[in-house]
Amino acid sequence: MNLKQLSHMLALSQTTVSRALNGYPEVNEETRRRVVDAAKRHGYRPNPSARRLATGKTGMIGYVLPTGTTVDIDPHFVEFLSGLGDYARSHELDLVLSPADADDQETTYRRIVANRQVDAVYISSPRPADRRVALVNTLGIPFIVHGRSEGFDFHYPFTDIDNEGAFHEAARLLVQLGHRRLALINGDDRETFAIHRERGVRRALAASGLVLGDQHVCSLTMTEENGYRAARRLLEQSDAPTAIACSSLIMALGVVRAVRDLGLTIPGDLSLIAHDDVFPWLKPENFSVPLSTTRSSIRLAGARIAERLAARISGLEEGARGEVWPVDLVVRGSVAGAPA
Amino acid sequence: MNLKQLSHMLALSQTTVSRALNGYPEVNEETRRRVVDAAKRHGYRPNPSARRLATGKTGMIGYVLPTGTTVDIDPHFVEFLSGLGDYARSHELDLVLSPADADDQETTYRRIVANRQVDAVYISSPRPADRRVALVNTLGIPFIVHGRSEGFDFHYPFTDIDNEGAFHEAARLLVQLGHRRLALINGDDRETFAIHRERGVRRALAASGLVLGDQHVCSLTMTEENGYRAARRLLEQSDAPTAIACSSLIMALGVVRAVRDLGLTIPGDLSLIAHDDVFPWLKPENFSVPLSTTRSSIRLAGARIAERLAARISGLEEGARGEVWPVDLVVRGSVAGAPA
DNA sequence: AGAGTCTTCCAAAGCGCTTTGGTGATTTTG
DNA sequence: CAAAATCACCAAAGCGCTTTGGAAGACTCT
Repeated sequence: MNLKQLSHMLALSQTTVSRALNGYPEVNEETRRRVVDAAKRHGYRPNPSARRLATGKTGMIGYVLPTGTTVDIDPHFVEFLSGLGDYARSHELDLVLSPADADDQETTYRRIVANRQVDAVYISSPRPADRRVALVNTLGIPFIVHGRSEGFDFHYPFTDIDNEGAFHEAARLLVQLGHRRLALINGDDRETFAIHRERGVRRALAASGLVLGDQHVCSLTMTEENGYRAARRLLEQSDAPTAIACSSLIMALGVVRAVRDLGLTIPGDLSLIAHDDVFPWLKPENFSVPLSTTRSSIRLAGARIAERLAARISGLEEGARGEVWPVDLVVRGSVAGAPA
Repeated sequence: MNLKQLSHMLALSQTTVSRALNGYPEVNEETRRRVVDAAKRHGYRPNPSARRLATGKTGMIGYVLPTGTTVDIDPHFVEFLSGLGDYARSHELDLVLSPADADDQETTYRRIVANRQVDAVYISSPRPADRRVALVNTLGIPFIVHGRSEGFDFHYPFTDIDNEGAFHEAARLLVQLGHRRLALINGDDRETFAIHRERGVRRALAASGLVLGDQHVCSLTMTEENGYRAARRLLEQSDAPTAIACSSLIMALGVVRAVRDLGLTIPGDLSLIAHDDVFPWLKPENFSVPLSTTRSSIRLAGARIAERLAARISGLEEGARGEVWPVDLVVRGSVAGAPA
């Protein structure tokens, strides 16, 4: 059932039927009802290929997926996707993932924009002066950055959490508890979020005249194994930290294992706070010692970004507003006063 | 730069240029070279919207993503995606995720087929007599099932791992080590993979005249917390098992925690084997006691399914061949002889 | 030399929608 | 009451590609 058949059936022109269906004003309400009714009854759905050829609108949002045999997709992605999908579903938006060589994503961005394959894109895990952000900005396609880049001479729309504030609060708490030697097990410090977290820790320490020594900060991709390695390295030092802030729950698993292997205890010998993106399958309260966390649902972020993308596509949102969400500090059993 | 301009520039018809570019035979090789060359030089790329309107081909594969505020996307998905993306990238295929209400995916399948939004789809986590498989089969769109359904009067193409064989081997090993009371901590037993795994364990036990008691099998979604709960329930019974086969590494985390909470040890009091889908961020050899596993890379499966989908789209693959991959049994420190 | 066969190219007709630029009929306005 | 404005609709022109149905010229064959 296509437009031609439907309009013929109604003894109306394609123009009128199209307009009736798309809510244009220049059509009699009575006629519109007839049309809408007939469309529903016959299960008419405009062919999206035809529509996009005519309008250029696709009803899809895009994401360039970095791939490669040695490239791992961030496990957070799936939670983000849950949120994104949840919103997208109720707005008939689809998501197209365009796999790209992790080392050359630009080609793919250019392609999807040139081909008008999607109405908008989002960018995640940005780095300072991220080329993708600059590119997408000049290409002129609507976009939202999940996280923040830095060092541009232009503004851009983003949704981020207050990573610096979160880790500042976490570190401040630890300092208040008497800890003097803090360590940070961070994610990849080429990414902005990691830089912000480190900055937050440093700022909290500085407020008490303390510093975060180079030997007390690790920056690694967020795996259990790396958490373990980092913790061992830190705890086997002569000036081992008495408290650790950790960028991920997955790494925290490794930290806990290392602590156990070394015959230490949490929180007796070591206080631990980790960032929790809220996974349904791994909860901080279920760690052998319930884990204190800085918590922010990445799923909510996904939903919000879908919402903003939809708003930008339909012209409801403009400008380059950045939003920064506060992060909860949830204190559980894994923190205590510094050992004597 | 569109076809019209390019053909005008070459003083050829659109027909000829189109055919030259698409490799049709009825064009002089010399002319083809000229065309291809000019196209490259001017960066001409056919508009996909136009092409799909004309041909119906989209260059995209589809996946219906079950969503909902209470629905969690399987964390395995991201690894699967890595593999899929890895293949898709090198073949200029995109993946479109169509979010659907988890309770009504059929509408979405019908939509993407009716709208010809994708050239093929894949289905994951199938259940016995899965309606999605039946639907997609009658709708006539090329598809591959990742996993298996059962109980149809038709055949369909799938790629699955030998879940039954894997758990059969695991259980057989445990029995050989003298274990008489085995337990199974399984995933959602409405899904085929879980049914097959249980069947494998039962078969191995039966071979030695043993049975898997109802009180010794748990079926839960695969979270750390559920692993913990299941393990506690099992181990606090009067006839607690001396060995557990577990369907996921994430659940195994919970099992290990429960064992520790109860003051037991692995493998002294309990032998443990889990299924490993091969995550980069959580490795069985890094468990406090290295974990024995049945191992099969879900990432490889993703790549294979992309390959088969591509083959079906281009007509290279036909029929309803199902492939079943063998699973490795990797023995590490978490298994030992049954306690006296 | 004329008929048949390739080879190589083209004009034009779709694909199914949106949108431009109208046209009569009806209502409002000065 | 004529002119202007509004309403409700339509025919046809795209959007940019593929594909059908030739057609002109070169070649082979008898």
